[in-house]
Amino acid sequence: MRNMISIKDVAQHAHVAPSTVSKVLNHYPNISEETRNKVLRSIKELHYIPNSIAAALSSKQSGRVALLINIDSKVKAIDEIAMQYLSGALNRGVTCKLDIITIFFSMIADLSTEEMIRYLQSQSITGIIIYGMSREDKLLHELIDLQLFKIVAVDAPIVNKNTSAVYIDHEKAQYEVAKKTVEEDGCKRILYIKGKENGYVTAMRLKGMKKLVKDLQLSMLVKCGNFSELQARNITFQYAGERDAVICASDLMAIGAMNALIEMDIFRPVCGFDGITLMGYVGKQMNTVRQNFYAVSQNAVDELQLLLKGREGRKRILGYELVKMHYKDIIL
Amino acid sequence: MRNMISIKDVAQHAHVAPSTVSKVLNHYPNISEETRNKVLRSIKELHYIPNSIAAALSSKQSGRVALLINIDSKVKAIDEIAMQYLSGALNRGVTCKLDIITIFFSMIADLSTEEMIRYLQSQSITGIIIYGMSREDKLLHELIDLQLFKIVAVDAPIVNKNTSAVYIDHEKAQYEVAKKTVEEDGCKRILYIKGKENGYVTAMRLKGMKKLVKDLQLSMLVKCGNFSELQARNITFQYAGERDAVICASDLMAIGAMNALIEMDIFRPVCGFDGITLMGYVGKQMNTVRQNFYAVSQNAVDELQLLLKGREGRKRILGYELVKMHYKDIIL
DNA sequence: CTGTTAGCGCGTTCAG
DNA sequence: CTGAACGCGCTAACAG
Repeated sequence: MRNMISIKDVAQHAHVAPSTVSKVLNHYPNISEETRNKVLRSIKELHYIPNSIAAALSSKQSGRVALLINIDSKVKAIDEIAMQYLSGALNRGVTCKLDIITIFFSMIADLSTEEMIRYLQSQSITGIIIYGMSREDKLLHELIDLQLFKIVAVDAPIVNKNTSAVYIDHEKAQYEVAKKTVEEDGCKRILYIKGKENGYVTAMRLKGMKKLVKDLQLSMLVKCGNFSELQARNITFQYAGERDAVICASDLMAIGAMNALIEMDIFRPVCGFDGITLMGYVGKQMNTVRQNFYAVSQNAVDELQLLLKGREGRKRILGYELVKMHYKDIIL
Repeated sequence: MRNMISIKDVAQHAHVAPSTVSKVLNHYPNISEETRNKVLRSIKELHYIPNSIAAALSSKQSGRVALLINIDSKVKAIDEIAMQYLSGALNRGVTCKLDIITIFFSMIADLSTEEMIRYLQSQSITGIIIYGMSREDKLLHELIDLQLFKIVAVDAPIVNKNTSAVYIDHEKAQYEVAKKTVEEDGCKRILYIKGKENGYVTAMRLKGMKKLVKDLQLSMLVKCGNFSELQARNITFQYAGERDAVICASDLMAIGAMNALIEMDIFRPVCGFDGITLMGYVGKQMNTVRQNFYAVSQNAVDELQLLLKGREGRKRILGYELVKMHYKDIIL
């Protein structure tokens, strides 16, 4: 475990001072081409890899990033989404040379704001990506307001000098997928099962639905399914009989609704939101909004990197697709 | 970002030397109750949180652990398994005060052994948990043989002084679940779809099948499905007609087989292995071996901690359940 | 039992 | 444009 090959070894090999090597590593301006190449060559030859731990300790602004996964673990199939988020960020992190650590919200949920800040600081963390935040997460809001860290919020429209937001246009996407679904069958009376009462995406998607209802002169009954398959199922049993389409704010709820309809032995068009693989396994094909969670997460990392470099926070709106998912496509 | 409250501050507050605080923190023996409490009190009052980064840099044996997820990302639904592994380890890590970083194998696949070692060392990593390793992973085998790190291999029976293995008894589990399945319908001629050609679990499960075939005087046709749903589907189309049960080495392959059977419009009992949630969504209920991936991963962390404390490597065999998964249970 | 002295590997002034 | 010197927060010998 000892004798790590350090910046000092490289310096010796290249006949320069350690600090010179450091400057080459960190792309400092005032280094001559010649010594630069000399150092670079030594780095290659010695298979030197910088110790990011030491760098973090020393510089206090090195790119250590925390992924804060704040998803309700009770919601199944969420696994896929979280996994996409994780691998997107982790893979992007290695190319950007960022050190990324993963933190499930449950791991730190019982900390006070101050303890949480100290914890993050003790890890030399300077940047944070937050996934799945809702209006109720006081702690996270404080964290953002304090502006002690550079933060990217995924799917929460929060922006300040040190905070960027990354998300798709949920309003437009919900509008479009619902429109497509109701027009296929000429539906007029729709049941809309929304997500969590205080969720950001829930609000945005609901807004899209309201616009659609107005534009197409529909009637809409809104119920809250809390992104739960079971709740959506129960809501469907109770209300779908008198409605002629069921629009859901998530795929999982759409699956719950669809299974309820099958048990009720009635047909209603259903549509979901997310585009998770599971959609390909249920017998019926439904319209959905396919979000590329992997790409979203990569974008979040890119955005965070800009923040770390001094850029001001902003919104970054991403694209999506309207699709039906077939089993044949899934198993490829 | 500045003025982190450090060990020095605590020392001042408690009127002792920094090293004394360090000794208290690291449970050194020779500290009087009195100064111990004094220090502890100061720690509380100042809300001090040790900087594990600095500790790692200094001590070179602090508990920094890498999770090496080496799963074929082409295999769907694997998401759930990986996620269970991750959250199990990460959550256990926080209670054990281990710093855990997540590394997908794809992130480092193109490194040489030496580069990989340097990379891990540059992160001050001393312990590694490897998930889903097969006989072909030369790099990982070297890593284990070199014994530079304390390693826990999940689902690979590799043990040396610095390496432990954690897994369920795949042979027995495969035996039991297959036995249950064939006995329910009195099957004699079975089609067994095994996993990857050089996988450790594949070998162990196959061994279980061979024993069953012998014990029950069955005939068995073995085909390799590579843990792929599509391949299992194709194998089923081709061979299941002349067999009277399809035993699969994974749930995903079992689902592929079952869907093929449905399209062929013939009935054959099918059983899987793993107990993933997806099993609850497919219409038919199949026997499967439910592995608790979350718990497995927690056990892996525990085992690694023992290794880090000086214990020698060994096998740790875990339990499992035979189940059929119902949709009703899944959606709760 | 406690304090002092050195580093761990690196980034960062500040002279030269 | 380069190098010497200092410090990040902590642990590890060694004294006392």
